[in-house]
Amino acid sequence: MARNNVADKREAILRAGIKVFAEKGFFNSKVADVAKAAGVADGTVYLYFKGKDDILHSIFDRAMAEFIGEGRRELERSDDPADQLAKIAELHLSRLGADRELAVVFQIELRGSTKFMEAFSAAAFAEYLQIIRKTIESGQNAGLFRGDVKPIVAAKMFYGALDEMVTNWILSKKPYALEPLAGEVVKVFLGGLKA
Amino acid sequence: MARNNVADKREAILRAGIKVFAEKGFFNSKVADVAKAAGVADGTVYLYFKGKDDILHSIFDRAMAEFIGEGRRELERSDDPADQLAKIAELHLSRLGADRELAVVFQIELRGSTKFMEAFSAAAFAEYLQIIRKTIESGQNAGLFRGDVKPIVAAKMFYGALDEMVTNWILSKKPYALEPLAGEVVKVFLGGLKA
Amino acid sequence: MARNNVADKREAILRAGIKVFAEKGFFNSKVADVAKAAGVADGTVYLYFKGKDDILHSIFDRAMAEFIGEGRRELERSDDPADQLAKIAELHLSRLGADRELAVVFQIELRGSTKFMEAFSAAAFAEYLQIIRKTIESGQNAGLFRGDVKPIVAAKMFYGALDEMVTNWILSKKPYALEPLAGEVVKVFLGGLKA
Amino acid sequence: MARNNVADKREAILRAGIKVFAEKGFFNSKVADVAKAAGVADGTVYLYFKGKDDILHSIFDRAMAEFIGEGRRELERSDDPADQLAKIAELHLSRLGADRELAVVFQIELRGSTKFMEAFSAAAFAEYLQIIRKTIESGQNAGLFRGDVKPIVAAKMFYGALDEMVTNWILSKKPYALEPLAGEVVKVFLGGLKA
DNA sequence: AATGAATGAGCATTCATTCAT
DNA sequence: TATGAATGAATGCTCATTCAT
Repeated sequence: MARNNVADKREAILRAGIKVFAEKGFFNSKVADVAKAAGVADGTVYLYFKGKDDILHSIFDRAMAEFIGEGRRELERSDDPADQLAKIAELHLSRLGADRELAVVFQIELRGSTKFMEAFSAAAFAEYLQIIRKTIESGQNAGLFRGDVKPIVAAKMFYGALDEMVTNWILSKKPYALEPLAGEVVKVFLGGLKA
Repeated sequence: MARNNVADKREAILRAGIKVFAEKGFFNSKVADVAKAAGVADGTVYLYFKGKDDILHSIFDRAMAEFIGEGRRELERSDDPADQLAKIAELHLSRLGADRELAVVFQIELRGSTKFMEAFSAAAFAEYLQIIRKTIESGQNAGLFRGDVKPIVAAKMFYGALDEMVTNWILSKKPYALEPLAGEVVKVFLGGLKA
Repeated sequence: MARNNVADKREAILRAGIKVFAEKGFFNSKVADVAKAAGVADGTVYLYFKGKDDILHSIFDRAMAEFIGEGRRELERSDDPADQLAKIAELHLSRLGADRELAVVFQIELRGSTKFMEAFSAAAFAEYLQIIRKTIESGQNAGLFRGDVKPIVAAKMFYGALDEMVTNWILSKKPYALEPLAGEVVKVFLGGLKA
Repeated sequence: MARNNVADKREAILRAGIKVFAEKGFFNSKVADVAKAAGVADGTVYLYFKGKDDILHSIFDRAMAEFIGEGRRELERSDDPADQLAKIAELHLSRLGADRELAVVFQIELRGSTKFMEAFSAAAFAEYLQIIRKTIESGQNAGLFRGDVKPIVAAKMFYGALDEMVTNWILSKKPYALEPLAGEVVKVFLGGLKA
């Protein structure tokens, strides 16, 4: 019960952080804004987080862990690298497409700081890229994917393409579904644009 | 002469802005830092720019204008859409690859703010994306590119792929040449990953 | 029994206060520090004291009451003012010399606030000074002490001399016994420095 | 001119610091209070001092330097140790007696922090005590003062006696002249209280 | 009586911007 | 034009105190 309350309050602050950071940007958000949005006093934030930075940090950590966990599970369901890439694309776009605010924080706010980028890219982000690379490599080894392409470059391309879909979706004024783009991306990525 | 001095000083502040923002991040940079790096007094910055934001703004505007101008010129040299995409990729990577600090500001700092992203994407950035899209469309019209792909999606993929190359290059601890990746990107984008 | 527990807890908090205030200074000490050192919850402190100030207040009150009580008892054992001054000096230095932490709070922390000084000097401290003054007066009346000296000035001198012994002892990096200085002080105070 | 303005502003902040710290105590004073009392903006304080601590520090440094300088000069005017002690006493009391606010800061605020006490006592304060000790020693060597008293103890007594005069004067509700007490102090210190 | 989670007022410090010179 | 001293609004964080349990 008490345990639950603690988790609830932490969760509330985290959600409030996502919301506020998405709306106003990390640097323009005040801790007081987050506290108010979470329905707690300013000081309470510091009972659950070390400071403003730690909130952003925690948003990233939690989401990325879920993300990667689900990604791995998804991959195990299939042996076909092409299928696996399709799964990754779907998951990537459906996940971020389902939570616009989280997507904003991921696409915009997390990159606003070399500090964060360096700290994070080295860890969780690199892991995500590795998953894509391994999938491509196994496709090459199986003779399904061409061998004259560096897997790491292809992986970055794939990730970059998905990433750009999300960023554009966020910045777009017209609402549209993000997930369906997964198919398009995979189609071009695997088949090429040439006729 | 006086004219020249004015241009020189503005240029100096702009270069100093790129340098300082790249090093410490936009939000962590002080106007005083930029002024010192430019060799002028704090107040002088305000004779050439409206404020801190305007410096970042101007960095973007100037670079983007050059970028787009050169892109257009490059495209006119060829009639082949595939060649044209290759030219764009080379230009994109060689330009940013030639000025790491500018690249950092573009990839990292400009995105740290929804405000900037929204303001800029709507203008110059959209134009850049349009150029890519038009190229792809003309390829489709000429029957060189497959027609079952939405040109705007393909354009975003292409841009996203290039963008990711740059971001990774910036964050990488090992130095390597960025431009050569243009060929790889185009190869996969046009030919597809499938064997 | 319950009575005893209450006294014990109050005592524990008081001792913890002395310890913590001596170590970190009153203004730099947190109520939470005192609570932790006393082995009670933060809120418990407020069941025994009105607030942080009241802890310091109570430290002073209790120690001063003991101090004065013992002083009076000591004085009654002798009729000779010179002996009596010697007793006061010994008591003063042995008492504070026996409890370095208490001494630190008395010499340093209690003085860090005009508010406290004013509030306290008017009460218990003045009483202590009175005792010394009365002793000196009775010496003058008995013809043992010279009459051309204002007793209150002499009393302040005596107190100031003892006080300085304690302050120096606290700040000294080398440990030494404080009490033995009582004899020196009395010797000079009564006999004068002149040869 | 500019030079003068700078010195004036620093001086104004220093005086304001003495005033405010004396009135409300160091820990209860806000930098904003000092700034307002000095007639400058809050931020201006930081153009002249590193922070709140540095103001207190500087008050002490400046006053102590003057104090010691004047003390040395005074001592050179006489060869008689008894005269010299009288001079020190007069200077001590007249100096602090002439500036009640400065005296409050010296007697009360500077002692409110073990940190300050330790840092300062080791330096300037020790020097002051040395001057007194040397004077006493020379008196002993000249056979004017008794030799069976440790000079350092006598010096502390003398300083402590003067110090107590100042503290009592500050805390007293009735105004009276401080300097005249110098004679009394010296009389007792040299001649002893005994009849 | 005891707890300790929650509160929110309070404050030192920073820094973008202005303006008298 | 250029300066840089001065400004003062803005804010992350602390911690004494409260109160529901």
